[in-house]
Amino acid sequence: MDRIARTTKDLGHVLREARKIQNLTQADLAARAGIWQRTVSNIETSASGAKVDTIFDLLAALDMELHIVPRSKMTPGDLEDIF
Amino acid sequence: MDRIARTTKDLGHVLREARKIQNLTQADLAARAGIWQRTVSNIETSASGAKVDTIFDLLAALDMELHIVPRSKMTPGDLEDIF
DNA sequence: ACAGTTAATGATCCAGCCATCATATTCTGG
DNA sequence: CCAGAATATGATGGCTGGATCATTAACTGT
Repeated sequence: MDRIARTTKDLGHVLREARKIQNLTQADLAARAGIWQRTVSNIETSASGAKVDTIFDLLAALDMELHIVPRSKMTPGDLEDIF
Repeated sequence: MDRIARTTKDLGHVLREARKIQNLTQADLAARAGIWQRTVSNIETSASGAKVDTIFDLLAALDMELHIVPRSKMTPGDLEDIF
């Protein structure tokens, strides 16, 4: 699964996958994050350019965080593939 | 150096450090990213809640990307510390 | 201490996100 | 298929970020 984002479209996909892994509906996640299902949908489909604060609300609700790294650097996921 | 961000404040700090490591001024980075020095300053100091697209512009200019990972998962940086 | 570079910040305008109501559409299990 | 759940989407309005002009404050090396 791709956890890397370079665009809002990437980010939308990653967030959607993360939500599904945790078996949450958009409404569930929205409630946890204190935002609206409408907004979750917009962000997952990159229907509109979200605000950073909203993304952090979603990440916190998913118990995830951002790692800002140089491009093409090895990731934890790569290591799991190797070991 | 801390490359993890859970808040806009974290993100501002990470971006500022990344910029300094590459010896860029705010004006340099702004020019590369196609935005304004004013905006770079605002984001680094988290003076305002930035838009995600602006962040991606900055990350691209810094040749960096986002990894969205579960909290407290081991990072590439950790591995460098170990090996 | 000073000159020059870099960063912070004031003010205004416009575009567009999110909140908030809603309904329509798609998906899924049985 | 069909009912129910899940997701997408229409419309409006307030709020605020970024663009854009600018000046001031802070920092840096010498």
